[in-house]
Amino acid sequence: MALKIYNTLHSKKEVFFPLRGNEVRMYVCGVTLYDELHLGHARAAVVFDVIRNYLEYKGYRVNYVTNFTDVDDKMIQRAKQLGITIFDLAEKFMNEYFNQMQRLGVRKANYYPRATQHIKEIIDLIKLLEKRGFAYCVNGDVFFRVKKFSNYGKLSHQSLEELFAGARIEVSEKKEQPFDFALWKKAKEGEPSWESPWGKGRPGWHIECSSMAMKYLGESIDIHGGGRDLVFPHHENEIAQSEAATGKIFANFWVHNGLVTMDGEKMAKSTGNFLTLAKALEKYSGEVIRYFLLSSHYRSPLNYSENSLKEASSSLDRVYTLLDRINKEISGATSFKKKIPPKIPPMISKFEELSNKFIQAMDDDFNTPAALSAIFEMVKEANLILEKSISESSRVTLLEVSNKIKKLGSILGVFQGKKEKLNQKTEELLKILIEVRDKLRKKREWDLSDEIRKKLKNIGIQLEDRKEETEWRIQSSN
RNA sequence: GGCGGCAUAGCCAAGUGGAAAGGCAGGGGACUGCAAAUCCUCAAUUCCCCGGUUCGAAUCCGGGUGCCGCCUCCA
Repeated sequence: MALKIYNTLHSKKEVFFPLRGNEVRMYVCGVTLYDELHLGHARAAVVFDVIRNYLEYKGYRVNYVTNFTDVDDKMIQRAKQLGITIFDLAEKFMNEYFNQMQRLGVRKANYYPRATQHIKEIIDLIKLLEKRGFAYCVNGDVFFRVKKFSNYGKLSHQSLEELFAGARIEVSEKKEQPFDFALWKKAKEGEPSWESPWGKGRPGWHIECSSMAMKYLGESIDIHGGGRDLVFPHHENEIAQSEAATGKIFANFWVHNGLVTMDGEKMAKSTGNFLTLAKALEKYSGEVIRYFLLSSHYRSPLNYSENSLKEASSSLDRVYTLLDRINKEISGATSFKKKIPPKIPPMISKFEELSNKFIQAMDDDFNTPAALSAIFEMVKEANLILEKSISESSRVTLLEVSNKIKKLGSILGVFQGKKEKLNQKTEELLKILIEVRDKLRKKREWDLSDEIRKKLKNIGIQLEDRKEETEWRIQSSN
């Protein structure tokens, strides 16, 4: 089955194949380290984490690079506010980034290049552009000559004329054309700066990505990603710079995730309309947030609401409840204490079908909502089996299903392991409590046994009185 | 103003020509001492509206309406 990916460059889904053998080289624009992350950043990180996982599942070796912007106007301004250097500022938010990403279950990229650590490469690239006539220096600033790059606008599907029509761009008398953009910015008094052929200064925003992507992944890469809001001007400018410099296609596939909204409006620092990831993580587990982020297609806008996270939590619970039940069933924690017979062939055709449905959905431009629905259909089928009397072969099937759900879930980064476990003593204690409660129930002392159940529920332990015995499970902490 | 996208049940969300997935919430039923979990069942007789193409359209075409994004830093 062929994987299709929507390519912003051509506004359609295209069959994916890597440029070079089995290796996929993927660069995703990361964050500027000047402030806290919000759910929008989390979405981009999770989406591309899933894309990477799925590419690996398909058998590709993925070289994944995502950058940190650690010098720009905002960095400088913020550092000044706080009375620290931009390097301290970067350090602080980088630590937060890794911390929170880990909680979201986002795997580490192969490289996290930073602009300030690639000044030499950036200068070299600008020099090359200058040599080829695509860059001009005005008084210590260096700009890219957009007019000379005939393909300008191919990503955002707008011509320069169309862009001019709505131009709100600041007119600078230094620039030859309003859409020319800075490759190198002359240092102002007291700003961090580096020596360059054009005098002291720092890189413009777009150039770092071109330069670092090419350094770590080569002049032509397979996938370049980021949020939709980066299409113009950031990615458009990256294409212009890179392709002007090398004469080669910079990236084969341009992949953009939709934005997270709140009350229907884009989540953004600048407007104050945002929920920080830290805040969200105080209330919900990383997995719940991750599930929420994958509950709609990655290119659609995703509206955050308190309720949407609660729904994500409940949905996740449904899967975990099943996984727990199967686990207990298999391990003999229930009244059925038989061993798994190794040789009985499992009846898994229905589950194979659903597994294929999952893969087909993912093949179709990473359709995670459709993929998740296949998981839920598995959950239902498995529950059906559990409702009937358990046979040896059905026990094998259940084990298969459980493994399948975890395996497929690992692509999405959900349904893995879980969550709190009780320590051994606590678990023994709980069992004693359940035993005693059982005696009460046999004596029909409902008030007291209900009180025990209620109080346990209050601390997050749900008792379920089944026919044979009482089971317990830890409720998700949301 | 220019470019692009979206509009599917109370909510979230798949489906892009042939009987409208899935989740959450809710109603009814089974199970239970009662719950919980689970199962069964109900829930869109206009898939934003109006035309058109077709044997057949949520799905294609044309025209509206509404919302969103980009055109400025932004995941």
